Amino acid sequence: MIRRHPLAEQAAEELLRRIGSGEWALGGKLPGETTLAAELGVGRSTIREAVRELAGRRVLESRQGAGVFVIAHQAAEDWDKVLRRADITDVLEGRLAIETEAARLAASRRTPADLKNFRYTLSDRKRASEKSPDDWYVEADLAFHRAIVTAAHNAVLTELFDTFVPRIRRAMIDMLKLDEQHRHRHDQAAHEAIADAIRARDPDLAATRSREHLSAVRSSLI
Amino acid sequence: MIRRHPLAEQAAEELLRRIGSGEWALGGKLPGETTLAAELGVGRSTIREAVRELAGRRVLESRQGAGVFVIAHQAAEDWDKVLRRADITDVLEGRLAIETEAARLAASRRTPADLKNFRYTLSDRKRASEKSPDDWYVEADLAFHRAIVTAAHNAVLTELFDTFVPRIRRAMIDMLKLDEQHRHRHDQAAHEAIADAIRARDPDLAATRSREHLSAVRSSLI
DNA sequence: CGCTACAACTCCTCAGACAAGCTGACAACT
DNA sequence: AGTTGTCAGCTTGTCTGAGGAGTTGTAGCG
Repeated sequence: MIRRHPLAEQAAEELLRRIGSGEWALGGKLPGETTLAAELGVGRSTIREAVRELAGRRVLESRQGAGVFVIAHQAAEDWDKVLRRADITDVLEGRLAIETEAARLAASRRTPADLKNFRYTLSDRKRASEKSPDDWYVEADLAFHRAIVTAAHNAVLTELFDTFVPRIRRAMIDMLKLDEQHRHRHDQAAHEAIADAIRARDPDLAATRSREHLSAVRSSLI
Repeated sequence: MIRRHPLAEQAAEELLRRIGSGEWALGGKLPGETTLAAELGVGRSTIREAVRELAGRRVLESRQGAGVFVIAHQAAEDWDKVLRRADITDVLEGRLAIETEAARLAASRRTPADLKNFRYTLSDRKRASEKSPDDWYVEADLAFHRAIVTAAHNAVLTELFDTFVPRIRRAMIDMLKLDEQHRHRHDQAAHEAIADAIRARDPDLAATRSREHLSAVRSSLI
């Protein structure tokens, strides 16, 4: 399926390319809209939309009466796109890194509220694994894993996990379609073992069990 | 300094607010440009610019002839901003998670080219630790750590590391200003030990040494 | 039932007009 | 000399009307 880009998008790409190539310095001013329009051979409103798009991506900033200025030399990495394009094994290894460390930290920092959260999400997950559609099961599974990460009380790790979730969710659903749910029952035990280690305040054990569980998930995909 | 927002930006904020409130479902279609323009009391081109800005932020997507659709319920997190605001200890724990796993994977996957890279960056780092300004030393240190992550041959981990680098760089420079470089010499040994473990294809040892080194860095900051 | 043609809708692009804001130059004043 | 006021000429901001191009649902036909 071909996908033709509107002129405004093409103009935005072209501007981004020139910005990246250093044609205009950081903080520098672009030519006026009318000039750019003539230069790229499009109308002024098209240029305006291109600039507005790059403003949305925090690359340009326009100030009325003054001009359009460069505030970043390249667009911030769009993690959603990066993760969509990356191999699922790469994504899972990233997840493994995050979650294993989170499990380790959680073992030191977990609060009573965190433990209660484990109980809830674990029992949800058990119910969902027995008699629910795939979607629910996946959500319940992710909810438990998120509970672990939350218990690490580290905003960066939580944010990282949330960034990974959409990609992981899709991969899990795809996987369940191919592969009948022959491993849910066994999984439940592995999940409870991780929670137990965190409850027992054993960082190394929590990390090891988390690593083993996620390695198994990863292996089942290859 | 006061800053008045243009109508188009205000319109984008309003749309984002409504999208976040669930007024339109994920994948749902927004009303037409003319309808929205009348509804918000602005011109059509203003709505177009607002939509274009949200398209730049990957919240909306417009398809000619079909309409404007919601592709995310909220703007993707701007990682640069997240990391700037996060506690440096949280950032370092994230880095530890990434780099420790990377060291483990590197021990299995490192190529001769990776080893050569270690040699170069390590000797650079040694020179810089002896008689260079702080900036150079920080760059050399980061270059070696990046070499480790690269040797894991995982695009996601590499991208994650690169996302963290600017924040880490600033923290290191700040740290060196306060604290005279009394630990460079000792550090060099720790770095070479990590490289040795990867060279010896010992995943657990590489991970452990990486963890211990980064834990020490983290502790020195508290 | 399946296919085609079409009408109604959508976004896309352009041009022109005017409003609003910034900047630098220069005159007027203290 | 230094400060203040004014203004012309630039910039972006907004609106409108026109026509082009793509999509979608549907009425009509075989």
